[in-house]
Amino acid sequence: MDEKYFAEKIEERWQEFWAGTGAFEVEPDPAREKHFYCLEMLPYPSGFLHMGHVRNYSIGDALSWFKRLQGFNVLHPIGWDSFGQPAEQAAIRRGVMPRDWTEANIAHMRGQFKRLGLSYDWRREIAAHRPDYYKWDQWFFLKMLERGLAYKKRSPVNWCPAEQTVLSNEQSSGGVCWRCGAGVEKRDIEQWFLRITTYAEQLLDDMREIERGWPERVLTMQRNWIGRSEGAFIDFQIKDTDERARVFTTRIDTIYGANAIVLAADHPLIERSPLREDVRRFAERVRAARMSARAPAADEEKEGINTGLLAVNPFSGEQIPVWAANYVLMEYGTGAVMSVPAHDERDFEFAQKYSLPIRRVIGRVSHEQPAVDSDPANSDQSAAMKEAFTEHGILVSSGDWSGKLSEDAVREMAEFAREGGFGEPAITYRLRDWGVSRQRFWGAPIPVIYCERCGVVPVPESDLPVVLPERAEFKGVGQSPLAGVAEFVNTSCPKCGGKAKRETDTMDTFVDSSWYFFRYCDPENAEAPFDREKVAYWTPVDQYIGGVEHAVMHLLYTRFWTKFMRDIGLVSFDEPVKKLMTQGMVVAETFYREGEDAGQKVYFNPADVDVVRDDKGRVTSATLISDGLPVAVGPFEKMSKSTNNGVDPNEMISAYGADATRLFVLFAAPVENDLRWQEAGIDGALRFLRRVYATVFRWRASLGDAPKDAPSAGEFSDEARRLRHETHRTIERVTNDFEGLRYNTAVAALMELSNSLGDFKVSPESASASDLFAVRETLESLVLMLAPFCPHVAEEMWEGLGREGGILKSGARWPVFDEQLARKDELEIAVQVNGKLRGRVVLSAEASEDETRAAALADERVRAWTEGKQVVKTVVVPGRLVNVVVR
RNA sequence: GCGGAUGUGGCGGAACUGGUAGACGCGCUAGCCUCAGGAGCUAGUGUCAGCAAUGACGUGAUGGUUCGAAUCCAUUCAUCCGCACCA
Repeated sequence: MDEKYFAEKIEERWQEFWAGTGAFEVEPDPAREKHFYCLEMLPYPSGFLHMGHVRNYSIGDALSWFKRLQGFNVLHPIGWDSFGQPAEQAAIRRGVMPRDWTEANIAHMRGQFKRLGLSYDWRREIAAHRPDYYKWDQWFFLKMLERGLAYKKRSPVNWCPAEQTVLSNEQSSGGVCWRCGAGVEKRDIEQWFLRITTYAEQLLDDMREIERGWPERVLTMQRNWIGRSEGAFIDFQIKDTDERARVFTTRIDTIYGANAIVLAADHPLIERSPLREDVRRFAERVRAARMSARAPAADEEKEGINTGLLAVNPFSGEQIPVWAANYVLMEYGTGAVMSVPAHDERDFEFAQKYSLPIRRVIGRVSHEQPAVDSDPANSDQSAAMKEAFTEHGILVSSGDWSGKLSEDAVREMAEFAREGGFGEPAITYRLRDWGVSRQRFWGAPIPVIYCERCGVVPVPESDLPVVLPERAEFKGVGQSPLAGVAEFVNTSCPKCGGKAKRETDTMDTFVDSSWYFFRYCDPENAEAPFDREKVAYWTPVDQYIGGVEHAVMHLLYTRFWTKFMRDIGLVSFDEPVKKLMTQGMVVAETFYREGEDAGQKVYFNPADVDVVRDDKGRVTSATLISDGLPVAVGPFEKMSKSTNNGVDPNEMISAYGADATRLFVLFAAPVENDLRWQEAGIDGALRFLRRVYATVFRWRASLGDAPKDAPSAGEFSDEARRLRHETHRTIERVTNDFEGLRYNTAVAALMELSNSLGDFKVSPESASASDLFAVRETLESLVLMLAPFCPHVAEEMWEGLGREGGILKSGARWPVFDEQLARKDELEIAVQVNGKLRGRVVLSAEASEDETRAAALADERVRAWTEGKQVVKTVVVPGRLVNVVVR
C-alpha cells in the first residue's frame, strides 16, 4: 500500500486481481443454502455509459458485495438488450451494419463497466442479438403458437405515406414522420399477438405474492393497466332487424334509466343505419380528429349522431334511439354502451348537449325514509338534475326491481339477463393482447413460414434458430429491410416442401427482456433455454433493480412470461421477482441563454459555467467561463443531450476514481429519490476515502502487535471503550440499513465512525495493547463495510491491514456487532419543563425511573424553571427524557 | 377530473414504535499552513435578539388530540408522478 491514495493505480490492480482469481464467478451449490440472485435491468448498448447506469449498477453491486460478505452464494450477472431501433437507424444514416454497430458498442461499454469495477460473473454475459440467445425467443414463440397463445390479427401501425414505411411511435411523434415530415397515417396490417389477456386474472391475483417486496406504486400502475372491471353484458335487440347490440355496463341497476344506446364511431352496427351516409361521415371525422390530436384528447367535446336505429331495452321493453358518439371507444368493452345520463357523468354531459331526456332511477338511501323523491315514472328530469348521481342507492321507477338496493340489483339483474338469454355477468379488462410484430430488421425473426398450399406453418424446432441475414439494405423507406433479402424470404415449406416465404416481421424487444435473467443461470445451454435444476437453484430473483419507467410494460410482460414458463413446466413458481426496487433519475442543474428565436434556449454544460454564491451559500448568479458573461440558472432536470447537462462517467472516473464516484452516487440521496448531481459532492466522497486511507496507512505497522483476543473490559481506557461502542453501534446501523437499501444513511454512519476514529487521540507509537485492539477492530470493520461501496480501495486497505489474498477469497465476513458494546452505558437524558427542553442530565443506563426523576428535578437549570411552581406530574421515558409538568 | 406520493436550514438529506429537530455531506464564514492552491488542518454555521450566559421562534398553512407532534387526526395550499371519455 502506497502512502498516498492513487485511485487509478489501485483500481487497475484489483480489477486485474478479481478477473484473474474469478472472484465473482459462481456455480449453483446445493450445499450452500444461502444463495441470492441480485439483478439489475440489462442495458441497451447505446455505446456510452451514463450516470443513470452508474447509479443503477452501483446499487446492485453494493448489495451483491454485502450478501457475499454475509456468506451468500451470490449470482450477479449482466448482459445486453441489444436488439432494437437505434442500430437500424445507424444503418440507415451511416451505412454501418447493425451487428457491427452493436458489437462495437458492447465492447466499448463492457470496458466502461469493468472500469467501474462492477462485480459481475462475466462468463454469464448474454446479448439478445446473438443467435444462441434469440433462438430461444423463437422457441418460446413456437410453444405459445402450439398452445394458441400466439395468433395473427389485423391491427393498425403508423404509416408514412411518402416513404411507404412503418414508423414507430417515436418516429411519428407529433403526428408527422421523423424524416420527411409527412402526416402519419394509420394502416391496418396483419400482425402477431400474444394472449397476455388470458393471464389477466392471474397477473392481478398473484400480486398478493409480491405485495411486500414491490413498491406500492408499481403495483398500482399495473393494476390500473390491467384495468379489471366487473359488470354485465346486455343485448339490446335492434328493431326491425335480427341484429343485437351488446353493451357492457357496470351499472346494470340503472338500466331503466337508459335513454339511448351509444356506439363507438367505428362500431360495425353503424352500417345498418338508415342514415349510414351521415353516420359514416361522422365516423370519418372522429377518426381524423383522433389522428391529428396526438395528445390524449381528454376534454374533447362530446359529439354524436343519431343513427336512426331503435333498440329495445330487454328489461323494460322500451324502445330507445341508437346513437354513435366519439366518447365511446371500440377498444374497450364491447364498443357500445347504454347511456344513462342520470347516473353517469359522461352520459349526462352528452344528454345535455343533445337535449336527450334524463330519467332518474336510483335514489339516495336516507336514514329516515327509504322512500325516495319518486317523481312520476318516465318523467324527464333534465331540469331538476344539475349533475349525474353516480353513487349506489335504491332503485326507483324500475318496474319490479324498484325498492332494491343497487348492490343486490347489480347481481340479480345480471343473473336474470343470463336466464333470459339476453346477457350475462361479465368481467372486462383494459389490458390488450401484446402485439409483438415489428416491421423491422434488427430483432428476432418470427419463426413462421407461409406456404401457398399449407398456409401458416411454424418453423420446426430442429430448424431453429431462424438466423438474420448478414447483410441487408437499409434505406429507411418502403418495406422492412428483411423483406428485401431474397435468400432469407424464399424458402421451402417444412410440411409439403413446396415454395414458401418466411415471415419478415421480427419480435418486439420486450420479448428478449422477458426471460433473459433465466438465461443467465445457464447461458450456454444449446439444448434448451435453460436447465431447470440450475434455474430452480437461483430463481426467483431476490432483488431486482431498475428504473420506474419499466414499471408497467417490461415488468408485466416478464410476469406473464414466467406464468407461461410455469405452465409448460420450466419453473415452479408464479412470480419471477421477489423484491423490486425502482431507483430515481439522475438530474443536474441547467444553464442557458435565450437564443435568437424567441423561446429558443441555448444550453451550456455545467462544467463550462461558474456559479456565484452569497455568504449563505445561495446561488446568486452564473457566468460562462469562456466569455465571462452571465447565463440564466435553470431548474434541475434529467441529464440529457437537449438540456446539455449530462456528465460523462468516464471523466468522473478519471478525475476522482471509480470508488469515489460510486460512493458519492450512493451517498447523495436515497436510492428511490432523484439524485442531484453536484460535482462538489464527489469531492467530498474522495476526501473521505483519502482520510480513511491515510488512517489505515498510519496505523498499519503498529497493528501487527495488537492482541488476537479481546482484552477484558477493564483493560480498555474510557476513550477506547467509547471507540468500541461506536464501532459496534455502526455495524448495527449499517447492517440494518443494507436490508432496506438505505445506502445514504449507511455511508453517513461509516463517515461518523471514521470521524470517531479521528477523535481517538492516541498515536500508534504510544498505543497500549488494548488501544491497538480497539483500533484494529474499528479499521477492519470500517474497511469491510466500505467494500460494497468502494471495493477497490477496500481491498487495498484490507491488504494494508495485513490480510492476504483478497477480501472474498480469504473468507472475510461482514462484521457482527456485540449487543453489549453497541449499547451505551451512559445516557444523556433530556429534561423538559412543560414540554420545553430545559436541561440534560447524564445517567448510567441502569438508572431506575425514580433515580432518573430525582436527577432531573435536581438539575440546576431545571430548578430555575420549576422554582416557586407546583409540580403537577413528571413523565419519565426510560433512557430518553423526563418531562416535568408545572403550574 | 381520478388515483398515488411528497412538503424539514442556502442545497442533498437524517430523526427507531409520538420523546433532545437538523445526523452525515455539500456550500458558506473565520483562522492556521503554504510561493501558490479548486490541496490539507482547526473552529463556526436553522432564524431573530444578545458581548455572553441565555431566551424567543422554527419541519408548507390553519386548527385539533397529547405531559410532549416533523411524526397522529381534520381542513387547506403547493409540487411531483401515474392514468385519463374504461362504460
